[in-house]
Amino acid sequence: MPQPASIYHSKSVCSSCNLAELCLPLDLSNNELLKLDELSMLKRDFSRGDYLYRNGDKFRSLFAIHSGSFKTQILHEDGREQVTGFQMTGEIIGLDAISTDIHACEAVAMENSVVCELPFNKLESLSRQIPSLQRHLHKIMSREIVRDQGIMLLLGSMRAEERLAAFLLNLSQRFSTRGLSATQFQLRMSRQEIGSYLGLKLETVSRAFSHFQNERLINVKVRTIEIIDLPGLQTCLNASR
Amino acid sequence: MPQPASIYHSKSVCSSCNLAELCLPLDLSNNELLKLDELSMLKRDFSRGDYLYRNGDKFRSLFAIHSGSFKTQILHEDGREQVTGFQMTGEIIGLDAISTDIHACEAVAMENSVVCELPFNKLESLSRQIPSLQRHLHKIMSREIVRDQGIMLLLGSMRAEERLAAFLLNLSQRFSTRGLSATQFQLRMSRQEIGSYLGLKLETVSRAFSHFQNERLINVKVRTIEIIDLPGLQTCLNASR
DNA sequence: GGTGCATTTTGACATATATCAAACCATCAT
DNA sequence: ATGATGGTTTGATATATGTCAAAATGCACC
Repeated sequence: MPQPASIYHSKSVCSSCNLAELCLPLDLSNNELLKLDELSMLKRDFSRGDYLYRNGDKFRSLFAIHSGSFKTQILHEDGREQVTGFQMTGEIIGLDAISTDIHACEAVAMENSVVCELPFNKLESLSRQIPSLQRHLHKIMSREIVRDQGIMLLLGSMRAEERLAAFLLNLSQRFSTRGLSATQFQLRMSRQEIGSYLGLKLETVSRAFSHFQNERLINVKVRTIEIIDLPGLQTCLNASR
Repeated sequence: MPQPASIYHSKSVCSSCNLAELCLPLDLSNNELLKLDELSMLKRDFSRGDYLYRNGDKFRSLFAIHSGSFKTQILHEDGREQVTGFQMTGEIIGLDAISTDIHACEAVAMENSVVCELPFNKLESLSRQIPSLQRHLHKIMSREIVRDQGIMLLLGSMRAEERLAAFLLNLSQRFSTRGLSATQFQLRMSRQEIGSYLGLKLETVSRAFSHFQNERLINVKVRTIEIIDLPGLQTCLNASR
């Protein structure tokens, strides 16, 4: 059972976690920034495969991914498991556990990663004092709901290649909003993990990749992908049945 | 374009909306109850087919369903649409719109219904003053996330009959927590709507119903259903592939 | 009570994706 | 480099669900 390699403290939220969607968009007064220091976040390192939290763990904190990426997956009693999301640098993870105080899924690092811990009761007390933080927290939770409902649409009414196209375009967009290349990036997840997320078997995912390759929409070599024809990929989505 | 039939005011939140999951579980002081009156909720009537909100509507309020039930559905640009949830009496609806201030889906009454409107900025200001309300609001949002992720598991890894069994058991449970019969109830939604929600065609839903009927698990007659063998239905779910 | 329309059921057939299996390829340690 | 290991690709076949069509049923309206 792997453990985080190091734990160290940080005084200022936004210097330690500039990218975190939680703090970045807020326009705070000096006074409010001072209050934010109350969060006194812990930073923790993770290696590929490490658990950020496990099914059944007590909930205490949300986490801002400072660098790296994670996957979250739910485990059904009968052994079925499914990837429910991939979380990238700058995103917030752990929202699932607020409802019951117990984590309903597990989060695993897909590469070496650094995470800022945000104790939730401090977050709540701060957001009582800073309305813009409160509103932002609500938005983040609501966005997660909208996102999940988008996946429901995908799983419920799209065919295999449409699902993969939607997935790749989504990844592309998330990279580009972080100022990274929207057309060339690493796939940190396996075909099996992509398949689990998209409700497909890994063979189907692989075939869809191959097909896109043949159609000269992408250039994929195992974990490295380049999107050659972005508009072309987008039209895949509109090709309704 | 149907409009709500009547609008009238209510002074006390919890007398008008006893069932709403928002207020019910809170143990509030008199002082706090007084503050809750600030919400000064509007009650509105809806007939079957009326829209509570539409795609693109400006977001102002959450809604507590006082009686009746709604469905929410998202519309994809290419005409695809999918039911993302069924909301029953006592439940909160509208969480999707917080993230963008614009409703990302539409909500339609499945029967004659009464709804309490909860202006969101008042809710936010109240929850800044009443920590237990704040926490409860967070829990409701988080629960929606967990619920949606459950549907993702269902859509991604369950076969048609497992999906329907899960759906019926979920309905049953929601009725029973409201003190209603867990084994006999009306299906307010069509086969097509159930199918849309479960990622299936209506014919497949119908066949699954027929099969459960033959297996003597349920007794279904179009919109009326009786669960005869509840444990039997539950084992459907464990029958993994 | 009968007529017409919409929903549901049932059937025959088509097809997308799963399954099973083998070959291929990258990565890592020896 | 060499071999072992696990992920990936590709192929052949099976199967669950979709599609199309018709009959049956329920429901509203005259």
